[in-house]
This record gives sequence, C-alpha cells and structure tokens, in this order.
Amino acid sequence: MNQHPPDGPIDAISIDCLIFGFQNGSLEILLVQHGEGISKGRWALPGGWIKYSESIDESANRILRDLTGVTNIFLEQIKAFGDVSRYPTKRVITIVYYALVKPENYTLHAGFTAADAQWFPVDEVPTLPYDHDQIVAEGITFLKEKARREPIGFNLIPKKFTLLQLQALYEAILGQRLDKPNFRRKILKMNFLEVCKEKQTDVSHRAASLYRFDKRKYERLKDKGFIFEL
Amino acid sequence: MNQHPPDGPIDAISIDCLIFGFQNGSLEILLVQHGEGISKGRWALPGGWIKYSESIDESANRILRDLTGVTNIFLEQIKAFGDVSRYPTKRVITIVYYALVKPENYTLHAGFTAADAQWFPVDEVPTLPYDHDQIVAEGITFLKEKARREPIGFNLIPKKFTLLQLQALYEAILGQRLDKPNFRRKILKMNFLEVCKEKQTDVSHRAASLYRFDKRKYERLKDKGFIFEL
DNA sequence: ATAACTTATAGTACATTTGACTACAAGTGA
DNA sequence: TCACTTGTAGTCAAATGTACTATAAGTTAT
Repeated sequence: MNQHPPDGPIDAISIDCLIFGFQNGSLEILLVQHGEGISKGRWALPGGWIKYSESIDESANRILRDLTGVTNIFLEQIKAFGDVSRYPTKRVITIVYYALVKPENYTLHAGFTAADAQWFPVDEVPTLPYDHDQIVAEGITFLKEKARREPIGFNLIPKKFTLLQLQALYEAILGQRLDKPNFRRKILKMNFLEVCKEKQTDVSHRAASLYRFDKRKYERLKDKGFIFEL
Repeated sequence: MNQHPPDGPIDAISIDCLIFGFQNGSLEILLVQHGEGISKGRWALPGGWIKYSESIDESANRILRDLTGVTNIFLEQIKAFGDVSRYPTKRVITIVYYALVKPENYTLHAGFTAADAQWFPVDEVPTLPYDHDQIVAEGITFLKEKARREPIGFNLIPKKFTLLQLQALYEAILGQRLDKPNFRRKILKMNFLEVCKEKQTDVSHRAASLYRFDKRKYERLKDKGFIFEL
C-alpha cells in the first residue's frame, strides 16, 4: 500500500455507475458522453478509477458526486464484470454500482472527461461501448428483483407522493400494469406509509392524499420479521 | 494488456471462494489452512490471484478446481469486497464467488500455499483473518436469499433424493424447521420434480420414494413466468 | 347549477395459498 | 402380532390474491 501515491489510480480496476431515475412515467438511466479517448463522442456509463486511499464504496460515492453533485443517496454494489477483452486497451475489471435518484433534484453538469451528461429512458438507451450493454441489461434485471423485495422505490420519487404515483413507478420498474385498488390495499397494509395532512394540488380532478415513506416504521417492522414484497 | 505476461497475476485483485457443502444435516464451508505467509497456520477462505489471460469467472473456476479437483459445478459471483485495509500488506480488492458442492463426491487435497483443507459447519467456523469473517457472514445471508428464490439447493444433495432429505437441506440453509406435509405439497406442486421408480434402500422403516430435479421442466416453467419460492 | 368527466377510495366475492393439524399406510424388528 | 418409525394423504380455518363494482370528491363545460 506504500509504493503508490494514495490518490493515484489502481488502473486494473474501475467503477461504473448505473444511475436510475424516474421521469415522465418511465425509468431512465444517466449516461455521459466521452470527451476524449478511444470512445470519444460515444455515450457510456459514468465511471472512473478507484484510488488507493479509498474503499470501493467511497470510490463509487466520489465518482457519482463528481458527476452529478449528489451526495447521501442510495448507492449499492451490484457485482464485478471481468471478461478478458471487455476493455480494449488493457485488462480492466470493473465493479458496478447502482444508484436511485430523483432527476428533478439535480442539474446535470458534465465533468472530467465527459463532454455531456443526459438521461435516457431504459428502452431508448443507445448501443454502448465495452460491455456496457451487458451491464445495463443485468443492472435492470437486478433492479427489478431488488425493487420487488426491498422498498427502494421511494428513492426515485418525491418525499411526498400519491399512491398512484407510487403505482406508476412500480409499473415502470416491473414493466407490468397493476390493479389500482389492490395495489393501494397491499401497500397500505404494510403499515410503513404515513398519510400527510396535505393533498395533491394543481390537478384538475379530485386531489389524492399525499403519503410519506416512514423509514423508521419500516425498520421496526423488518426487525420483527416483516418482509416487503411487492 | 500487452505489457504483462498473460499468466501473471493482477496483484491488486484476488478471488475468494465460499464453497458450501451439506453434510451430517448441516451446512458446511470449505476452508484452507495457510502454509506460508503472514497468516501461516490460520484457516481462511480458499482464494488466489486473477491472471491476465482469464476472465474472473474462469479464474474462480480454476482456483476452485485446483483446490478441490472439482469441475463443472454451480459457481456464481457474489460481489467484490474492497475496504482499504482489508488486506494487510497491500491494497487488494477481492471478488467473492460461491459454489455449492456435494462433499461426498470429492476428496479434499490441499494444494499450492495451503497446508490443509477441511469442512467446517457454518456455526463452527473459527475466526478468520482479513475480512473473511464479514465475507462468510454476507455469503450466508446471500445463500439464504438465493436458496429461497432459486432451486439451487439441488446442487447440494445427490441426484436422487427423498423429500425428507430435501426438507432437511432447506431447514439447514434457512435455519428453521418446516412442516413435513406442507413442504411436500408445496414442492411437488411446483411440478419440476420427477418420481424415480426406485425407492430408498437400507432404511429400517418404510422406504420413501426417490425424486429427481428435472432441470428442463424447471426451465420451461420459468420461461412461462413461474417463480420458485421456497 | 348541473351534467359529464376524471381520479380517489371503499368494498365485495371468489379462488388460491398457507399453516397447523389429524389420520392412515407401509414398512422394520422384537 | 405388536410397537415403532417414517411416508403420504387429507382436513379445515385463516390469510391472501385477483378481478371486479360502486361510490365519493373534485374539475370543467354547458
């Protein structure tokens, strides 16, 4: 650990981030356009090198922060990708993280080697270089599974939301329609949603109640053996 | 990729293997005793370095094969572990794989830098060096989740098995008792088990039917949307 | 003001699944 | 033949899932 500068890169290992957002009723992914190097001009997953002085989790957080200005968000490792020829110029193994953010909270600003940064709906993602297509595909599968069994969806919508918004989110993630009354009943029965006093505004129909995800309640239930399952 | 000998090690990244077996009614893990180096004499997870010429999956398979003589088994990546100080002498990130094997099929032979290799019941695993305790703990959690939602348990028992054997396996993995008639009903209803004509032999009671896991049937069901769940 | 429309929210009825059981069958060995 | 062990089938109430219908509470057009 001493023969390297602590903030130097370990150039055999990189981090790539799958950043999911929910906008206009569909699930989106954040891509950056390379401003230099062999993939100049192409869209790819935001990524970077791990430094000697930081853990891989810290590294992922730093890279994401530098690319989006976002801190303190839901960020978790998926797995490592390490085919021999996945990266053209040398042997690089990459560790993939995914994050869930609310796009409206952030203004994108391309930094470092990125010429641009932009959201793409998951079904309109262009062909990506390296093995990023494979990473995106596996990441979406991973997210679907995860979202079904852990209440992570709340990271994608505003703090206060209507049940229909929540339902629309899950329909987008899972790729299937859900029955409205049944969805309401199921999710309310879980007992970790709290009704706000406020109601929806600026809608041209009956205003729906706003709800809030009560993380404490959820944690307490989980400790007692409750398992979220959509 | 050219400035390195293809079979040289990438010494910033290693592979560690969590090899699960089912024996004497309990879930066990394979450990090796280090024969040299700073951890000489201590038990730890079998692991090794990734070579420039092999993918990480191939690497895991090779390491496992060299340590156990086993090929062609269920082997899958869990995730990477990369805390800064997880390894004492230098910065090493490790990618962890897990495998499910039938211990009775293999004779352990310690190789390479290992002085010995031995099975330990999961609740009798000694304190391990590095972050291997954490890896084992996370790995067991991972296995529990996985076993509940994918029919991987069949890799731990003989091709032909009784329903009670299968139940005992799941009780060991999940760490809870299951009701016999209900377990039978549930698993048979899934329709991917096939009754063999044979029955159990050498038992001093009514012989149970032997069953076989029909992978083809399972795959067909899965394609139709069926989801295995314990 | 009222009708038409949209979404919210409540409720119903039926099928399926789960969980805790009981009962009986089929072997073994004393 | 009886006691004992394990295998296998079945029962029943409770909980859950699924496909609906119905009504409430607003908005907008007439």
